[in-house]
Amino acid sequence: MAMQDFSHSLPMMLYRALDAVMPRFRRIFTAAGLTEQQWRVLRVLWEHDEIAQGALAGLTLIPPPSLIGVLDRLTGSGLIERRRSDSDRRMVYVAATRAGRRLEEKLMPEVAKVYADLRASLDGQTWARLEFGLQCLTGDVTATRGSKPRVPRQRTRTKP
Amino acid sequence: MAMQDFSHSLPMMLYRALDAVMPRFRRIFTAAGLTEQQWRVLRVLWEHDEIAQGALAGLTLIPPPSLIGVLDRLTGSGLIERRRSDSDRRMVYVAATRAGRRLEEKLMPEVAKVYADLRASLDGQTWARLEFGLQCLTGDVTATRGSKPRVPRQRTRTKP
DNA sequence: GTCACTTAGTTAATATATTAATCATTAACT
DNA sequence: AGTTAATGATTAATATATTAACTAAGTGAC
Repeated sequence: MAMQDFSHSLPMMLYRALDAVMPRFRRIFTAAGLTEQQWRVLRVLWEHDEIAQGALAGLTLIPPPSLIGVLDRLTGSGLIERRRSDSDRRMVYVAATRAGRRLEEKLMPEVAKVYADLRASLDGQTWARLEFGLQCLTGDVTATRGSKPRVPRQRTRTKP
Repeated sequence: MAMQDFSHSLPMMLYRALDAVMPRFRRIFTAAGLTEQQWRVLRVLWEHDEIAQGALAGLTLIPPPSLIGVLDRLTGSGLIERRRSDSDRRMVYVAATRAGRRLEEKLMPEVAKVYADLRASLDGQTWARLEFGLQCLTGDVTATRGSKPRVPRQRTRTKP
């Protein structure tokens, strides 16, 4: 069984998908003086008030050694703060400063718009099936938490 | 319209999918003393005999400035050769050496096996729909080059 | 309490990504 | 022909990724 063309392998397709999708977002936060990793950190902090550094690494997908530098620079920019726990002196908690939070109102509307455009560039079914496939890869088929089945079903009318 | 959870945004799902998929492959070529980028270069050279450096950057998704160093190190390892064109002194062509080609027989079987396992971890329909969604994102819906329609259709019997 | 063991964070070394600038070569225009 | 513009590769500077080692702080058994 011959291996297929390299460019059509799943990993390369995933990389190309990111290359196709990210530039539109990147333009937004580079205009705000942020790198992609700095953006990810802030994006998580906006949702969490305060979070352990390890958990932050997990949610941002930034490896801990890299996160050190990212947080150093964000601290230098005055966008975040680090606080060492008193109950467990090993833990470091991270939170956004007021300046860091202000960025949310400034940037999220633009990001939301780009995201909506992106979502609109695929029909709903294709989008749902794509998400489902990705969840399968990550073992993240976390059981239908809502009421609707997570497996996208085919509408009778298939016309695209 | 509230923006959804960051961790469930499409970019992060793509990143997590790569994090889920790549380690299995990485183990193979790190065991052979190759980095992922070096692996990509070789993988393309095995399919191309000789290729312009710019085209190589495109196929490997390695940005040209990074590619310089990657090729330097691969040249140092004796796995590839660079040749500057005579007709156009700007162009540099890259090719695998015999040592570089020997790695193909050594590594591709293992990679093919891992890839087959990966593919088997999803049912055929989910896989096809995933690929289709990714192609839509990259604008790579290059028209059914074979005979079968590229849009995965639903089988009547939906029972997964 | 002390020692082995674990955990959370950090440092170090090398490789790569990103952006802008530079260089050599070729193509294009007048 | 001669300047200009465009192309392909390279360099430079900063930011991240990767892997391994290392520190400090907590945990548990004894």
